[in-house]
Amino acid sequence: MERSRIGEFVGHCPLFSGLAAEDVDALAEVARLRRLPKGEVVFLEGQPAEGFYIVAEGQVKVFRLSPQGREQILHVVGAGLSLAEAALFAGSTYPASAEALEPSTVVFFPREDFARLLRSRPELALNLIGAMARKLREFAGLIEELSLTSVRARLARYLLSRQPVGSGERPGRIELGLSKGALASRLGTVPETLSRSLASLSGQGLITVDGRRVRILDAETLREIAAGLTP
Amino acid sequence: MERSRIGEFVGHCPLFSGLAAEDVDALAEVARLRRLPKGEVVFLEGQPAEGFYIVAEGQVKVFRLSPQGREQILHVVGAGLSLAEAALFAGSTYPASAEALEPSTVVFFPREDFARLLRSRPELALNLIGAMARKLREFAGLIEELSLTSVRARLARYLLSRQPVGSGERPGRIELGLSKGALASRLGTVPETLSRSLASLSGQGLITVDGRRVRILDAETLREIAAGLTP
DNA sequence: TGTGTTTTTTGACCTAAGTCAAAGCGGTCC
DNA sequence: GGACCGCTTTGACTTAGGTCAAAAAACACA
Repeated sequence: MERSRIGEFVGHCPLFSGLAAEDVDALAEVARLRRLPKGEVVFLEGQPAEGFYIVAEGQVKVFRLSPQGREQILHVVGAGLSLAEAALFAGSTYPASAEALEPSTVVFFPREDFARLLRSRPELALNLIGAMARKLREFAGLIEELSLTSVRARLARYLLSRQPVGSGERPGRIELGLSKGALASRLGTVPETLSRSLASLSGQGLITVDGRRVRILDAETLREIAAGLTP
Repeated sequence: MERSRIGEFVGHCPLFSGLAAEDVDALAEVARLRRLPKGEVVFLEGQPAEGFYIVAEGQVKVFRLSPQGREQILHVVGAGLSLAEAALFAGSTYPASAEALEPSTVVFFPREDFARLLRSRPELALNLIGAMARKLREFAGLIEELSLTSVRARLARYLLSRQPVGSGERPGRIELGLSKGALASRLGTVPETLSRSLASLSGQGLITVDGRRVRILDAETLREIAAGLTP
């Protein structure tokens, strides 16, 4: 029964789309489900990389820690997306740590089995290349943000990026999707500073904040702040 | 004659290692050599990605610009390594700009030809996955550095990373490999700050600086600074 | 060798954002 | 209801590192 659930997940995630049914079955055969309570560690930086994961339900953060214990989130991985797939091909250890942000379910694929399938299914390799290319692009954006833009600008970008597509001109209601603490870490800052930045945008009348719900009142100015044109 | 030179480059770079000779030939057939004087732009962020490059000679920087014109180097690509290979698989435009740091030669591969070969040669796909995985790892490191460590620590890390492997305990002479301005941009800072940081390490007696040549006098303390233990 | 150009350094100054400490605010679990 | 817990906010303070401007050094080349 677990088996069939795995097959269902596997069939739906982008990494495996377009695979032959028999390959999906083969994958499901070797995969293992793992349930994660909130806060559970999936793997730690430096541990031997024995396989990779796909998130079936919930949210998992991938992060690095400074020696002083500050955290930078590299990636928040939601349902259907993969985790640490690159770790299997460069070096033998995980280059970052991962932890569940909320109660989650992940599917684990052992390295060897996956590598074997990869060799026999060019389709899978191309999917993987696409997934990695997207992450590279995302990382390039994150690097630019962290080194070239202010916290206010990063926050503005984040808010704008959370707007549902095609919402037209209607004032956007958005859901942060993350606790404020986690968002701070994602934006490369600390909770205090995020709190002040939200308060400041709110004070300018650009947004209103109610817990994790934010409403964008003035997307135009927000875009200017995001672009770094207006401080 | 140009043709044969291309074949030589192609045969030697990691991305194409292990390919059958006929495939290398096929690649060389569609590739074009391009000579870059110092400062020449290879491509700009946002331009349609029509293909990717391999550096044959010289050094090319891949970077992003802030709206204010500050630059963050994402990657310095040396001979044998590839450039923008990921751009072909996510989105249709280059996600960053590239420019020659010194007089260089690059080999250009049109997107379509490469994609075709990729489909027919699983070996090539695996090489590409490896290359992208390494870049992802490198980016993860850069992100952590930029958001969690000081300029001094980043500089110390950089200096230590430039030490030739297996140089034992002998005081290391190293070559910066980059102009100070470019290094500043790589480290996510400005030339003024880099200059002061070098002066400060030098003032502590940890290194001596002579133009682009640096000698490490106290690798132990430098490692502590790099780790963020000593400010 | 001189002259112009680029790169690097130095100095003075300023501010974004981090730290530390203390409240405030929901929840929830007896 | 109240005491405890984890978040979030606020306040006061500090500082790394950016900006601007100018001098100095290194380099290019006629």
